[in-house]
Amino acid sequence: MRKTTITIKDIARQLGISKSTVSRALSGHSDINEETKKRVLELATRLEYQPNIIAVNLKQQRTNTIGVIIPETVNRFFAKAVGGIQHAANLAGFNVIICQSDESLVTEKKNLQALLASRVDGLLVSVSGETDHFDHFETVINKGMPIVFFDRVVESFAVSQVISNNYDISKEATQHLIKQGCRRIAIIAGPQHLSNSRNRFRGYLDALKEADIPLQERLILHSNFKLVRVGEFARYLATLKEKPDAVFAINDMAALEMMHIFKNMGLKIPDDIAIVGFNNEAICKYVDPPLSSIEHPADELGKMAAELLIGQITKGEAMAMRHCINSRLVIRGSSYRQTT
Amino acid sequence: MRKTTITIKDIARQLGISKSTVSRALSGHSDINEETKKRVLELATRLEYQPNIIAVNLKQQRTNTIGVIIPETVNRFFAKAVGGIQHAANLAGFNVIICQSDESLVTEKKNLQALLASRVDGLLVSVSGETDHFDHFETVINKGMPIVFFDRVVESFAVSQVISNNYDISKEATQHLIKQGCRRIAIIAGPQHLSNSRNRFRGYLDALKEADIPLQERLILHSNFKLVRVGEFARYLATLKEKPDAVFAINDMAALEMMHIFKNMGLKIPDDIAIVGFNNEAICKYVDPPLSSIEHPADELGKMAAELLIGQITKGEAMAMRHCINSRLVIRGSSYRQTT
DNA sequence: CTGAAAGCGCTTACAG
DNA sequence: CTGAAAGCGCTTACAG
Repeated sequence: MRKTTITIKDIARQLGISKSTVSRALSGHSDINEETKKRVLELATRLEYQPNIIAVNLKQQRTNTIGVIIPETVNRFFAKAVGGIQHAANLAGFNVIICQSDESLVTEKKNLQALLASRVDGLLVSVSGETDHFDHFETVINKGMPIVFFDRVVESFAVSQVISNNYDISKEATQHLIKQGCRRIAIIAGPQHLSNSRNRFRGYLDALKEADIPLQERLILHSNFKLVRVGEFARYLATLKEKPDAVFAINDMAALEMMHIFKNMGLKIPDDIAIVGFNNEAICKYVDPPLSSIEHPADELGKMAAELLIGQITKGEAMAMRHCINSRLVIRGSSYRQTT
Repeated sequence: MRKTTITIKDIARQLGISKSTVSRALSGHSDINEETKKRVLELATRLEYQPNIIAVNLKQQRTNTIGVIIPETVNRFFAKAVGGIQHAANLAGFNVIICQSDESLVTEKKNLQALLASRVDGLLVSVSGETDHFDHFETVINKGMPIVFFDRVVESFAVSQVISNNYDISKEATQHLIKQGCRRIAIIAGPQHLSNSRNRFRGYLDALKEADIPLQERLILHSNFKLVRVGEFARYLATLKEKPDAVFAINDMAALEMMHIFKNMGLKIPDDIAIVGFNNEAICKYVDPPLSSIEHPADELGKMAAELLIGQITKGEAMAMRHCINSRLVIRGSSYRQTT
């Protein structure tokens, strides 16, 4: 393959100087004769010299690479987050390796091992939907590996975390439904071993409590992030003699699936059942009625997480920071009753 | 940070043998005393020894990493392709670095430089919508870097390529519309400097020709993959005295945007205007009427491309292979006229 | 301001 | 079967 890789040795030989000097000229490091520096630089560009980053890494004991573990990129939230991460990382001269856990704990552990084996300088993690214990991360943290969690965080760890205001926004969404006259609000909640799902659920509960609306267990589905049980739940809800008059769903796909099923059953959205989703995917505005949802600044989350991590890696900032970035409720036809 | 990284030297010292022997035991290489091998392996696991992959890479002059350049991960097609790539790569013990060009030529060039600087062993590329010349790739190919294009390929290059049957499937989709009674079929075509867009466009043209339907220039929009001009085009079409009776769109987002606008104008889908999209995003079935679209085996494409590349890297397979994986037309309510 | 030397952690011909 | 040595390409104290 690449037959003619040229190294500092080649430059040194051609210029009749030592490779130490070449190295110093190239890195612009210590005091060095302007003249020799210029000659080195000129020859380097003429030869299209590219430093061998692997050698640099070995010497430096750093890879300038951060590892990212996310559930899946087909989830638009994480696709956007990855965008933010990459921009921030590239700006700081870091590479990014992305692994997908596919919402599986086993895969998440494998990802972690793979990234450690690749000697990444730090880790950005959003936990899988299956992850109900966290010792694999604990081990890594105890070894001193810089790590920042975002969105699906592990609140108990004393490391930096970036989240959105799950509690507040869920409360706001629920209150919005209440204001539309809804009293029997079903919820598809996320796995309760994840703190962000718990916080969202709490927001829902508190909104009900403050409005003196009794909680109805049968209107609650604790789902993972897959859609498997959503259809089943929708059909179940429709059989109740006191049907729900609203659904608040953990993600847009679940919301859309429900809306689809309800519509097929002849139920009117939002008048029979109002619906609010989560993530504000591009699709929301194309369905009929358009789906209310919660807009997350996923790219901001990713960017912030990356910046925190890089600060930790390069400047050794050890303080565990918690950042919260606000989401926003986007009200559309699926939850807005003009008749009220 | 990682204070106690343990190396083969440590193992060698503790066992009173040379690090050459340790290395050989670990890699299971040449003949080696079973007994010493066992002792080395045991100590290694006890010490949680992890080989320093950077050192291995430097020695081996290989990184076991492939670089990927795609337009954007928020595009579901590429998100799926990335999934296929990663599975195939991990299976073969390769790491993957993903870069997004954001449909920009400048960014694409930057990505290429970054990946070369990272010393990836090979490249997987799907070209940006803006890319109308290809010398940046040519340079890299001439240097002997293994490279495989997929989906948005550069047909003129003598390197391996993986595509779907763009021509056939576009022809089929157009013929389907014709069969529905459509005669004025508008098309949102992709950038014509990309061969896959050209092939799709050819499929459309040939279907019309074979059905003796005259081509109408004003029904054609050559767009890039962004949505900017789609709304404008939709409103323009609606002003024509002879409105189109069908639209074939380059991607689902464009199709949905059009459908949305037409519906707001009071046009009936599919009876006034039938619509077919491209990519078969999850949303297609949730809109009203459900959107006909073309299902791509994006993960298959990615997997195949990765396998070809890895074969080239590890076995030096130099033959330029062309693979074609068939897409599938999914007919839904947006293009199926029950009255015909 | 520059060079010789050591070293990052590993692998692998070359002897024995 | 094992060890000493060289080397992958770079950086950086240490002298001078």
